[in-house]
Amino acid sequence: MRAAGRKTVSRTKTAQGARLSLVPREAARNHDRAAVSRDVLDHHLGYFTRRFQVWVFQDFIRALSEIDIRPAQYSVLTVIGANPGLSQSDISQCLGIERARLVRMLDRLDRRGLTRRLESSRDRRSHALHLTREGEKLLRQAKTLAAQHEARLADKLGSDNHRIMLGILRQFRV
Amino acid sequence: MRAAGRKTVSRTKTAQGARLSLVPREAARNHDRAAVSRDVLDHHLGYFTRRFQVWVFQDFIRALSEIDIRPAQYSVLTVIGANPGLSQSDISQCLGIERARLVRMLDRLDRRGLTRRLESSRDRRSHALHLTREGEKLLRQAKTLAAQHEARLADKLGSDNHRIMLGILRQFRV
DNA sequence: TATTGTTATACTCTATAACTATA
DNA sequence: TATAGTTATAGAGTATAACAATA
Repeated sequence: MRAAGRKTVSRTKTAQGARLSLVPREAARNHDRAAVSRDVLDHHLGYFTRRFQVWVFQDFIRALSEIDIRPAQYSVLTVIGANPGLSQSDISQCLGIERARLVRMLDRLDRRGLTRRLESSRDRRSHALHLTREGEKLLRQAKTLAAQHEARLADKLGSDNHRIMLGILRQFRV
Repeated sequence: MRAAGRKTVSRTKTAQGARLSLVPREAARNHDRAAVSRDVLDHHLGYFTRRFQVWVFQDFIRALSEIDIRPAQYSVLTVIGANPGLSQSDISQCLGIERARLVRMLDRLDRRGLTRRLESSRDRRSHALHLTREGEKLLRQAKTLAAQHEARLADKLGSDNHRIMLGILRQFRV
């Protein structure tokens, strides 16, 4: 196509200091923009992990948008559903969500009629968290939708890769 | 109020059918808290990816704290360093950072004397982004620290797993 | 003294919309 | 009309500190 960009590109690769005023934005015009980042951040697992995680969450959010449940909410509902009676501190520790953050999240879930904070008869400081009937029903829908999302993810990633990553990350313990 | 807990607890893992009022948070007390989440979210790659990514970023931030560079800043500096003259839109697209977000980030980097927005002689709407001398120097330090972080990550993950994940995620294109 | 839930604050990041000056 | 940079706003998430009630 255009001949002009070639020098610029080779310049940037070799890190030679060509003059800005003479060869200004040619690089930008001719680059496959995605390739720019690929070159330079290629060894950085954190970078790829972040971009991957953002994609996964966006897909998850879309998948569960019809019931308006976000990833953090899903994890909280799931854990409460499987372990009714846990306290907020328990949830906080096992999911790595700040205690302070959980308060507002549970306020919201309570208001939506999905969860309840019952008194703990054993420690009057803490609450025993439960799902309401409606919360259980919604969680079942959520799990169905989440499974569809997971299938799409496995498809996009390749099911082998999906399995491999699960294996690696599951044993990665914070 | 206290009566409300009746059947709920019997659904827990240990499922001794204990009454909430009598043996209320026993589950929480006896659980390995981390194990609670592992059980229920076991098939969800997004969950593990998120927790992993948080760990990696925390380690990265700690690793570069002495030069006060965060992950997003690092990626921007790196890409500009390798491709001087790119516009803000270019960076925005290739790194997936919002145009609006980039403005304030570059304001800050400019104020710190690390980057400069030069005029583009080809499109007077856009800027040609460059590192200052000081920016290049800081980027070199950043890369050294980032490499140390990466080595620690490979060590924590196992170098085989590190390589495998890089391979999988690098080919995962948004 | 330490912990639980809570309130509050601040900062990062994401997602928009709208404005200006250019193209 | 569309795009580049900018401003503004709103919400999620993260990180703290502090406080009252309770352990």
